[in-house]
Amino acid sequence: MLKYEEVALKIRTLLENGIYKTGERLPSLEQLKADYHVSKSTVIKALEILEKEGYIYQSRGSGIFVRSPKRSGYINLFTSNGFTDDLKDHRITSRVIKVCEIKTPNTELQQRLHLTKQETVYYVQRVRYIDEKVLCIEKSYFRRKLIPYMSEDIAKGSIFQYIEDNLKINIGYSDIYFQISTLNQEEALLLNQTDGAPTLRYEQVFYTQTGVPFDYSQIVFEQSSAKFYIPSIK
Amino acid sequence: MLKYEEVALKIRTLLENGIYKTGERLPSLEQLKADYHVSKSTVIKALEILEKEGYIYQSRGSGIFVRSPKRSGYINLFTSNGFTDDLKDHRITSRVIKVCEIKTPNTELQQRLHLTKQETVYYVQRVRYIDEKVLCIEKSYFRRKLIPYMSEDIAKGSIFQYIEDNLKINIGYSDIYFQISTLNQEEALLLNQTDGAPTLRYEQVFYTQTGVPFDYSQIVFEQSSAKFYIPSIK
DNA sequence: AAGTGGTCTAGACCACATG
DNA sequence: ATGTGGTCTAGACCACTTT
Repeated sequence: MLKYEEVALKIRTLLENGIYKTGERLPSLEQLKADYHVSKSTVIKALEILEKEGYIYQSRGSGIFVRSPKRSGYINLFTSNGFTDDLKDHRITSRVIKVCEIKTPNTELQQRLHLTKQETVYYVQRVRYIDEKVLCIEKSYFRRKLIPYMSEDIAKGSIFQYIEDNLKINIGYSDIYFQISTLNQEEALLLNQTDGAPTLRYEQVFYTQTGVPFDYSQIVFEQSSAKFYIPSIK
Repeated sequence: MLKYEEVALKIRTLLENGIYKTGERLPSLEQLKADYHVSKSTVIKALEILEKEGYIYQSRGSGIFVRSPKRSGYINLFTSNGFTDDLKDHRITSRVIKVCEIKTPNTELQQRLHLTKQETVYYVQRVRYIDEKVLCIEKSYFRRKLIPYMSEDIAKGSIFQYIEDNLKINIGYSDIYFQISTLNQEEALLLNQTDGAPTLRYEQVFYTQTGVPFDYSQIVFEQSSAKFYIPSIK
């Protein structure tokens, strides 16, 4: 564990246990530096984390203040890298609807995954559950060039686990896009909702550490799962 | 302008003008340090900004890579402080529906604004337009203790401009919550949409620099305006 | 083994808020 | 005037990826 993570953890614990209360001022940088026996920039890095998490607010000239705790049930978009990441305390399961190869990807797919002509992809469709409750429908496309094998068995578990462990592909970054929309009849059926219900349409492209796209996924969420929080500054 | 902002600006310009192309590698930290005559940590701070904006991705051991440009029309949630901030290139106008004082705020309001008993608030309801097109309905509540005067004239323009300039209140931070929902009949009418259309319900509490809440706002957005982008890592 | 980004330090100096 | 957080530096050392 890194030093600044350790300092952040210690201060976070004080905040969560109410030692520092909402609206109160934290000790000054100089003080924290002495308290934890670290340099100024290490304290600053630790406080940056807590600021992103929405715990504190730093104000030049006046001090470091404790913010109100976030309402529970909302996903902090600034700390969870995306959507599914914030759900690790829950049991995520999947029902596989379809696994197949697509020989002639359409132009959208070619664009999103930077496909060369003649390149093919794997298609996986799943319904995902959180603690036995329906969460979302996921349609994923994988480049065969990077993911040469895919099966229903793999799709039942964590596809990313498989990719990292067996194919030694290091996941680097991803682009996320989302917008408001309504469910069509087919989607509504799978999510136990009514045709035309409001939803969040979510797209994500995953890249390797050296910038090669290998997965494009489209997700539609069950309405009540889509609740977000952003701790904003200025 | 700060040094790291200047370096970020220069590199951003190179990225936007296609001098560095998608997928390519940027010069190494050591090189950039020499190029711009700054220290290592200044380069790192500059690159952090560009990473948050989604321009680049830094990979320990292998280098700094150029990411695909984000699709236009989507709001980057990591750089815009909230929603309306990303819209400064557009003309925002308002139609004031109501301005009044609320003598007996309900419990939700008391909670959100940390009101003492007997404290009153101003209520302002507006429909907001972007380039003459309807954008959202906004219901705002201001603590009279901090905002002692409010009028239709002020509400026609930028309320925050008025607060900063005339009342010398420094805005510190804010909490944002949002979720998927549907429009009710009254809202649909104001937004030229149909009853039950999908929407984004958005709440924001603004605090001063020393942590005092002074504004709670509820916003419902017109469907097509709610498109987001998140440049994610790992 | 060499090259890359990331951590951590001590210390100088700056910008802002408050008494 | 004082105390606060923020910027910037030079340099040592570490962790990971590639050759």
